[in-house]
Amino acid sequence: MPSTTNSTKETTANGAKAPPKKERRQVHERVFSHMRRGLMIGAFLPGQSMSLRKLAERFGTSPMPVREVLSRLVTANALEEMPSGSVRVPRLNSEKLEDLFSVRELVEGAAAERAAGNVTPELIATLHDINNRLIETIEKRDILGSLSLNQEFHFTLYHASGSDVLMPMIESLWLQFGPTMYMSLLIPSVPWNAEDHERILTALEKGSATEVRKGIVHDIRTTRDALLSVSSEHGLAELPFVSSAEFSMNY
Amino acid sequence: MPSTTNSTKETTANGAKAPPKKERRQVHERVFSHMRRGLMIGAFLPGQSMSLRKLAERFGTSPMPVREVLSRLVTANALEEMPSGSVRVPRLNSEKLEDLFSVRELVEGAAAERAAGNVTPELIATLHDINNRLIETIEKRDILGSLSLNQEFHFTLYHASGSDVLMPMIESLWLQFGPTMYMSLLIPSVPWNAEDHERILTALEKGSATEVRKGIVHDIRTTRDALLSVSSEHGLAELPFVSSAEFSMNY
DNA sequence: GATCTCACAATGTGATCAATAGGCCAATTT
DNA sequence: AAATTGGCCTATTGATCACATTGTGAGATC
Repeated sequence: MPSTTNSTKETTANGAKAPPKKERRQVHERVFSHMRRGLMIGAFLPGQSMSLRKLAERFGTSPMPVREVLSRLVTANALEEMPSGSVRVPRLNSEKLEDLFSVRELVEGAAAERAAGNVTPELIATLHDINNRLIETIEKRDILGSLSLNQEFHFTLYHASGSDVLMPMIESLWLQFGPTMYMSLLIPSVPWNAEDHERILTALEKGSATEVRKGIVHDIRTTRDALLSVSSEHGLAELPFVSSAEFSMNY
Repeated sequence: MPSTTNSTKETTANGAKAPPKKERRQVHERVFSHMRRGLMIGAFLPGQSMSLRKLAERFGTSPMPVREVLSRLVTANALEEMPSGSVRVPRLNSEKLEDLFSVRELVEGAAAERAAGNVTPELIATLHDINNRLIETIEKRDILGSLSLNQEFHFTLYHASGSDVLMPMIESLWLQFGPTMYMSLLIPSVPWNAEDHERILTALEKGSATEVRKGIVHDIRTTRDALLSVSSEHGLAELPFVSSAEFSMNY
């Protein structure tokens, strides 16, 4: 029995970091939230392959928690598994993109319609605040800020639906088109504005669930058209405008 | 002697098996498919907690692949994570159940409607065959067979939609209500038949996408009513009719 | 007799190890 | 000179290890 393996990790394990281990899943939580946010905000490019060890080194941990996080993201269809076992950010062709956005209309439209039934003055005020900050970032051409606030707007609205079933679905959808969406905003010809959000807010104030749904569907369609135009014009496959490594973990 | 826990599997670990390792992820694939099928078919009861080491011993592997599989199932909302870190099969209250089934109507209805647009004679023949076998198992009161063939009927239809986005969503939904559905069939007062499927097949042959969707929605509603009646009559929370351990891995 | 406490058994988490398969680059051959 | 093949390097995968925490049960105390 080789049970007498020398335990030579007292120096390398956590000698430099994390002296107090107060909460469970501390590392896992940190890695997962960073990866999720990174995918939604464009820290990783479509086609980029994720290395277990590289990411582990980046986060200052062992490959173990990263392994679990990547595995979970594969389940959420945010990453795809290569036959070799390595995982990478999927490249979406226009067909997959259309599929993705038609499901977005279906699911997020339903979430928005439900949310309209649970609307409160506080919700409207919060959404107004988010949207105002979003407009500011748009005027400053702040891509990361815009993406972040746009996501916050949508998810705040959907959260009001009160559905624990719809929310994970929507999160999975956003993780799937996130990396591609970031790239589309890099194209100067793609305009971004918050007009659809204004329309949604008006419908919310009116209390019209149907119009809220239509507003969300229209917003999704606008985003889809932008992504598809990028896809057709630029080929979508090879768009290494930026080395995403420069952006990694900078949010 | 606190280390007496791991002395029981030195023979089963890998000494007797797996001399040829041909494919990658051999163990992972096996564990995942067993767990998925087990959840859909009632091998695990709602509320049952899953032990990493127990399951690993059951599958004859180390806890490592099991850990990853359970983590993935948590991401798919098929299992829930306790604050202590252990995972278990969720207990669904009627509120969650209603939410789940309304989303089923939305998503599976859309998948069925799309599938109707891609209908082929082969698909109809396949569905007829599945349904005929399903009717046989129903007459024999074969719970496991009925569940399996019912699932095959639905997934074959949805697969014809050709959507790589809808399919994972539907699979996640089925994993969520799977354990509860199994229990409902244990109640003698709950009738099960395949009448809805007949209606769906007729609509498919007529080529009416709308009627196909309505047929699926009706079928889902029938299932929902059965589950909810069980939930209200029997409390749904404590229904340890069977020790699921007796069924484990028997499929 | 009930409750509180302490100790032990058990579980998940993170780290490390061993082995195998895949990718990459260079050298050699045609 | 180009293509193919060989070997080296690195990647993930599955197993084992160590530790911190949780949960449980027995025993003592009020």
